[in-house]
Amino acid sequence: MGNGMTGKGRVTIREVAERAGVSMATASRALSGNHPVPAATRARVLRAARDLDYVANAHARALVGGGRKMAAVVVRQVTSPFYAQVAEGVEAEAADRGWLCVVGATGGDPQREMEFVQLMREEGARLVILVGGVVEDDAYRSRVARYAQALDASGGRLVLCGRPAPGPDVPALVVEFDNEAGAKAITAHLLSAGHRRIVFLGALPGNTALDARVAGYRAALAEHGLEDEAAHVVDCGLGRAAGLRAMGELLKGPRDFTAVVAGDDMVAAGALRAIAEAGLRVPEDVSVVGYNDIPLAEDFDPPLTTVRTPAEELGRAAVRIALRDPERAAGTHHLLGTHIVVRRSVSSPGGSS
Amino acid sequence: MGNGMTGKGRVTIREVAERAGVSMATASRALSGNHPVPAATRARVLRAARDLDYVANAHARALVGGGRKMAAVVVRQVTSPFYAQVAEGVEAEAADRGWLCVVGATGGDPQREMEFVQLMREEGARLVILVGGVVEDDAYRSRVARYAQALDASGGRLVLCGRPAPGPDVPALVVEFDNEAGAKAITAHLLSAGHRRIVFLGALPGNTALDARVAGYRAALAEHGLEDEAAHVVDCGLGRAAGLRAMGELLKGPRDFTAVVAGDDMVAAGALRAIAEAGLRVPEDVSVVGYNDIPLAEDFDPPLTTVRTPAEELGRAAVRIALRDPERAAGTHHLLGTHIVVRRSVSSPGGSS
DNA sequence: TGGGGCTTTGAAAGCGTTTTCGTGCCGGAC
DNA sequence: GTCCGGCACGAAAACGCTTTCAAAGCCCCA
Repeated sequence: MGNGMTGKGRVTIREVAERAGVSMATASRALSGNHPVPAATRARVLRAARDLDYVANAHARALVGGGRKMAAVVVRQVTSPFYAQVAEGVEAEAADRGWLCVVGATGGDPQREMEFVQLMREEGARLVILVGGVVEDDAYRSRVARYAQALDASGGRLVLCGRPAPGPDVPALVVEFDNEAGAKAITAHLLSAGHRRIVFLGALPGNTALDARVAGYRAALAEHGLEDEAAHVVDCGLGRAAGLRAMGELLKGPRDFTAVVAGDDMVAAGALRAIAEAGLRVPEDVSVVGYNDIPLAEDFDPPLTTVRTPAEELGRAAVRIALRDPERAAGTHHLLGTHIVVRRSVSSPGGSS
Repeated sequence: MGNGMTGKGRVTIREVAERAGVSMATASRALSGNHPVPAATRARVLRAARDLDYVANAHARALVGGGRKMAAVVVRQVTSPFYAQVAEGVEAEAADRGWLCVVGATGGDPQREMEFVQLMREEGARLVILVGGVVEDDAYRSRVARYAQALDASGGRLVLCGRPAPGPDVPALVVEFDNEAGAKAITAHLLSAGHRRIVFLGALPGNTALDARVAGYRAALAEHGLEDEAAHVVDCGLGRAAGLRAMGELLKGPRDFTAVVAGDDMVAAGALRAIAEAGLRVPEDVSVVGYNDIPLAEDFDPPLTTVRTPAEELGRAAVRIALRDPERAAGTHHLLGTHIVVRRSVSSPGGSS
């Protein structure tokens, strides 16, 4: 494969042009295809480029072309199954359109988030997708408003996935699952199995995604004619460790519930383990449902009944919607549907007790 | 927050310079800090930049500065827990050094891998990290040799994580776990629990990582004085589905084994389920061990005894080593250690049967 | 007072590409 | 035979920044 590498630096279009015996302008036209070029000339240039192993300098290209197609997706951590799937969706949809996609992890630190967004602005990202629940406070609102305006000013676009828009006048797009409907549906599933005393484990006041799920849970209860006092919400936050601990606490007290709706599958994983450690069985003694249907949910013991949120589709939808209408449909809110997947962690309470 | 956004385009350094009453050169010096500038002048420039919400154009900067600090990590898919952790490690270490990190997913398709590497060359990535097992054939070797040489020619560096180097003269770095030692240790763990008939589930001939694990398994057997015929290797490949199917097949035949070493945790997850579906219990009837210790391994039923491969550390090590000595220590091979984490999926075979 | 170094600053030269503008040329219409 | 439209192509400008080069100002000592 006779590579024509001469020295250190990269091969430039000038060298390609010289070898092909044309001017840089013609070489550029032949290579980028932006302007018609006679087939013979074109072939000569392409041949020369291949011989020299020429790769265009994306920086120079972006500099003159006024930016480049690049999307950035920002998640708390890549190792969370849900975030990873969203990121994969964004990546896939971006790749399909020939866009470059970079993903950044913040570890939940607003400082790192700001740094990363700043970096993306420098790099000329035209699409920044912030995914994942956060606590919505004033700092959050002003921060996101700033991002949105800055991006908007330079022709970019901000998308919030599962995050609230800070205000109606902020030029950001919101794409998320219908958390309220999902939680309502899975709670109704429990209710129609006969459960009446159901606890919601893993709320996180201020996190809009979780708040919506709690609202859905309450709505289902209300629709079944239960008083609001029947609701029992444990604010332990997300994560397996939180679920393990909170469920352990709960089981120390009187067992005045027959089912638990977990804030997400990881909380459910913790709850499952806590229940097992207390010598109880799922679903005979307690029914448990999760949220998100992470890939391993069917390997839990027992396989978990949960709400499937097609996370990859969320990522794809985010870029699809953002790129659809360039005419700034600012502040629009898109809700994606979810559905229940029934496995073996729910039974009728009549069976035991 | 009086932002000085005037129109559409981005604010340039020229406008900052004008507002601060200095030349572009001085503004550049003050902003980039590459050259000393009197404190007073510097403050004026910084003030102007802040007022105008100036962000440097990374493309222009990279163009004149001869590239930019950017690393690319290429994995099969981001949603695999192991790859995700490696990517997170790379991202973290890169971020610590002020590098930008791009992650690409190939879905295992060499075509997409090539496209992505090409794109990274255009973008001027100085570090490309290919992670994940592959089947090593001629196409693979020539492909990787090409990447390595191309990157090397333009001052970049190729790192292979858990992949074989295509040859000793190829300017690539290899960083991986000591798969042979890990598999040997976990097999020895089974042997010292009394198991003698152990099957290895999930081999994939040609994949060097798996091949090394199989070698470690055989070595442990040999060290315990077992003939090589005692080895029973099932070539079903990786993934939960493969484990589920292969284990199911195995259980249809005579049960001539008491323990299984899975190629990785996902295979173990499949095996666990297959065993449960056959009405058998782990570890009473069959002991199972995995490989990698993914985050959910302790939530399996039963919690899985496995080999912990600190994946994030692998990612960090890859960039650390690659950046350590610029003087091209080509072809060097770095092995990272692993250790066993004991949970509850192993018991002595004496108990039952 | 003059001159040698040091600091501060600005003008301008690139970096590698795309694109505009202009020139030369050819074929066809008159 | 002349003129005009269109095609092929090259020269040069532009993109936004960093950095070199040189000039100007300053301080200090002889």
